Amino acid sequence: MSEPVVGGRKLQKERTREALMNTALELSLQKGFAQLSLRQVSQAAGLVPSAFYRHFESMDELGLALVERCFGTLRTMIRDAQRDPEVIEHIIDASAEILVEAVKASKADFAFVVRERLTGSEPVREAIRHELDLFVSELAVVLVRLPNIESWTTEDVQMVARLFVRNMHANAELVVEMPEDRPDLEAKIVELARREMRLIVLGFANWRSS
Amino acid sequence: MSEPVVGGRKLQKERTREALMNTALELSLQKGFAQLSLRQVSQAAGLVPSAFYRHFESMDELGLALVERCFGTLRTMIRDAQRDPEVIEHIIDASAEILVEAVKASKADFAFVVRERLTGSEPVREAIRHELDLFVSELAVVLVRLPNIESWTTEDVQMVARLFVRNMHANAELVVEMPEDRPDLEAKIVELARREMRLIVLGFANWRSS
DNA sequence: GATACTAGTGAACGCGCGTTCACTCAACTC
DNA sequence: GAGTTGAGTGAACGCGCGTTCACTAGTATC
Repeated sequence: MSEPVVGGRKLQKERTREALMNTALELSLQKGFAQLSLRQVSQAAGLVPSAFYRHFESMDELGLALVERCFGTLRTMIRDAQRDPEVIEHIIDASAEILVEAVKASKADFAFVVRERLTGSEPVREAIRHELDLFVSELAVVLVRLPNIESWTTEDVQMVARLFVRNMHANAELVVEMPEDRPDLEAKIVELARREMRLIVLGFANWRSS
Repeated sequence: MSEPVVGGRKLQKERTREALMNTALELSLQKGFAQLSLRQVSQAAGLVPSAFYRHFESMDELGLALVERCFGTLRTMIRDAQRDPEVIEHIIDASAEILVEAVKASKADFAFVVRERLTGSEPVREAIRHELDLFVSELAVVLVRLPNIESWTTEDVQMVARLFVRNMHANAELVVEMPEDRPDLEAKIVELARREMRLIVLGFANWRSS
């Protein structure tokens, strides 16, 4: 275009790149990332198709950039939560509420991870699986510091961590698929998540004596 | 074609219809059902694209037929298992092994359900979600007849049923994604599934006293 | 054995796709 | 302020897509 540019060329390029990513994320909410075409994303971001190549080599590369960004968001939230001693104290009740809050706040990010884990192109799927594994390991590190767990085997702790992540994942899915206009469902999901977590922890507490 | 037909026109038509469904199921293992084209499926089934319309109005309709067939398989297996008293007796250990066996035997069917639940076209997704809900309700009916559970509220039983289905679903996913040439992983998955189920049941047993 | 039926054929269509390339012109460098 | 750089343009390409339609030939009906 012959329009003047607002803040320097580097900044503008970064803005366009982010516009492409945000547009793809938004569109993927409706139809799944693998169904998006390069042309659709470019046009919705206000670009001509060939301009796409100034920012990504392919849709796959854009997908990987999205995975990275989404898990960055997730990891930041978890690390912030870990710093709050009250959260560790009441880990069950807290995690249910945090989860629902977090998912609501970054709905598109969570939806992307939830949906594309099994679906996206092979590289996208693999990247997500890898990030989720990292996530389980991180949670295991937190859990192992809790009283009564220090003595467990690494394998057992990993198993419980996996169970927790799986449940968080499933509940995140519920929130993601929750209709916009039904905030009453939210309370139910929180309650459900809370009870399920408690259920796991109860089994968990009786694990050694079984 | 000018080739003679083997067993009557009706039978032959049914065979072709099933060939289309099987081909689509198989191809969807590699790239996801939503990524399949009518032409690909037709060609792989040995048909010209326009012949597809003699059997289905669209790929969506084929997808719905597949959902129905897959859950039919699933439901039959569950009903058979329920008739075996030994299975009810040792429901935890049995269900872990049954699950892995069943998934291995009907890998494509399970893979389809697991993958397309979040991904397929909107009608396919909705159909799968509906069938899974039915499945949870059916399991709740089985559970409520177990000793010590009869007195629970319907809501609680449904919750536990949902937790079970969620775990079966997640473990089915592990088996589906298991590489063909690593049968050693299978034993690990069975063991993991067994322990997780036991974990849930333990929490479950302590539920009332919490 | 003539007649109706229908699963499957093959050519044609218009369309959106990914990719390429020569081009423009504002932002940057010196 | 002349020269370079590079984000974005727009036309063109070949391709696979879903869908249509007139057709062929084996099967079923009477």
